[in-house]
Amino acid sequence: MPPTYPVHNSRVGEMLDHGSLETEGVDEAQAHRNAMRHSTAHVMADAVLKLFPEAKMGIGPPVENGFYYDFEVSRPFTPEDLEEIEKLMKETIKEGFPFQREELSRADAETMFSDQPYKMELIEGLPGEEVISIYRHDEFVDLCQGPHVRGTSDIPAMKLLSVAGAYWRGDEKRPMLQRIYGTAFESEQELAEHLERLEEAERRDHRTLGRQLNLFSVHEEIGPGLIVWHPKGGRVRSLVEDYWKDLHYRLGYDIVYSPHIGRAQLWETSGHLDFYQEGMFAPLEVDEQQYYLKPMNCPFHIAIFKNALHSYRELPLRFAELGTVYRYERSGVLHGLMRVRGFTQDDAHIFCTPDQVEDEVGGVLELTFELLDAFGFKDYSIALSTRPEKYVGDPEMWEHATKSLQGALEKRSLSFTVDEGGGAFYGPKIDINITDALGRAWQCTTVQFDFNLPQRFDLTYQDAEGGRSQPYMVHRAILGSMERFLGVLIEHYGGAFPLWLAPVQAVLIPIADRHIEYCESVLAKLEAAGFRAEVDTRGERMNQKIRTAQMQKVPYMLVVGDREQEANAVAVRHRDGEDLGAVPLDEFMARLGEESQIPKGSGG
RNA sequence: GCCCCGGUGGCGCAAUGGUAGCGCAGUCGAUUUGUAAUUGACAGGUUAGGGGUUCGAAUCCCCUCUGGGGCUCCA
Repeated sequence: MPPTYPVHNSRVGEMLDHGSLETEGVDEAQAHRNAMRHSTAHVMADAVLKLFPEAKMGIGPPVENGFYYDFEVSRPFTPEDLEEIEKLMKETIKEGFPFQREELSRADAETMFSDQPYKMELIEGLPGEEVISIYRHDEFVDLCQGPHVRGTSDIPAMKLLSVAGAYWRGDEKRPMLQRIYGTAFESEQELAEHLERLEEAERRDHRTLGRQLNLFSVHEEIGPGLIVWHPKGGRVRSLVEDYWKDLHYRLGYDIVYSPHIGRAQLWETSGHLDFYQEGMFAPLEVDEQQYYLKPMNCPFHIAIFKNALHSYRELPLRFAELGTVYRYERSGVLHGLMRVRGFTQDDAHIFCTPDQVEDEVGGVLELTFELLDAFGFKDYSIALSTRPEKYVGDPEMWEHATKSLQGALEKRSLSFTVDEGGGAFYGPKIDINITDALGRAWQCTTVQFDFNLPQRFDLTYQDAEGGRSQPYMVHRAILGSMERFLGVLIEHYGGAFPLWLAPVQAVLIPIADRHIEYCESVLAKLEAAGFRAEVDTRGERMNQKIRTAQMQKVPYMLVVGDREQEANAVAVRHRDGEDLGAVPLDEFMARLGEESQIPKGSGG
């Protein structure tokens, strides 16, 4: 049984002794924070039991941004309950009860928790030699390994946040408990900052911005998890896709296209019907043949590879496709653009010889960092996942592939973590999480070896020795899916796209109707030069037009009145509020041309 | 899929058993304005869909669809 409580270690005594924040090293500060949050969970359970004496306690660990505690109660908690619970908690904190650790025998523990079935289950699961400990404060007692802060008054700032259902031990076959989430910090200020971050995240929510900026929508009559892109969102997406295509051609990829459906036999050969059927839509029948919507693009790219016998001289072959796939996702997991049922992967499959593997992986990494730089993602974390217990393929190939992944990372001095045994059964992989402007991590990039499909489809190439060899196959997606990536981008930029991605780069604002004609002529020049602009011809005041453009987060507002018209100029206002005054049109266009270049980073 | 909370004009919200309303957006008109909301009028909803309770349902009950917070899942 994995430990469900913070691991009992030699730190316990130390943790109980230090109630201050004067800790050296981040880990210890984090350990203290966890102990403090876990202590807050105890205080919460205490309050819940006061209000709901019949409640059965689950577990209450600290989590990344706070803590939770699960309870079985006769009715779900309401927001009013949370207020009540929080009130009681604050009283307990004020009282400053000490947390006291006791160790006891298994029999005593079983007696103590006899009316707490979930606690009893935890006790049963503890290995025989394990020390069983409890922690008390005031009249409350909980089975617990600790550590805790010294007393309830060592919880400087806390707040309850939400209620949710959660299965006991995460098992959907077991009872659903009511989980209360809360958070706690070392000071009121840090708590306020955390709450402010939550609000900022809400303001940047891609679902809200998607509606406000008219980027995309979902519709009940179309179906859940299916996105329609509006002209503005479509523009952003096509700008991303155009850049993506140019880059891929530049780096030696070939762009291919494949259909959305394929016959059942294809998916039998690929193994999807055996291993992935629950993720696929039900088949369609055409002329008594079964067809499936594709959940992946690989079998199609393999078909292209197999269409001819390839010489080793032709390899590597890199087939890239913005391929739209459909996957059945359980209804409860769908989320805006981030988790959908139909999405377009920026997919590619590389077929190569064993000695090309490392260079190919390196090439993928270079491509990745060029893309991430362009979009302004500065922080990312890389994980290398190695062979799991259950796997297909030759262990030597695994070894070679894993080494090449590792080598490509090390050659670029990229730091990464290793997830031993975390690879897919068909091959090792590198995953890259990008960190957005709010410090949240999103998994987009994945580079995976596949030892399964080349075998299943019997892929071969003519090798230099005159024989037939099986190529290595690398599956990779850099942005992941266009849907998710655009969702990440929207939140990363807070809807204020940089100039090169802005669906509308400038709005022309005529002060009076007599300026419309001049605005139209400026618009024509901007468009002829490849810029994206609009004229606001509504019968509104200039201020209203500025406000509208501002709320649409258009980078430049070009105000035009008599003065500008005479001088062949535009009065430039940036969306950050900066007023650049009247600028000759030529000068403004030069500036626009410069600023709308795709950013290039240092190269990763 | 499971638990909980929602679904009312395009959007954001009000009306808690008794005539469905407000703001924004839209349309039409007046205004022609110098850096974040000029003004008047009009139009727009069989309250997600279906069934039930009731003299009467947006409101109460059941089912379905769908959104959200979680759990689980994420070849």
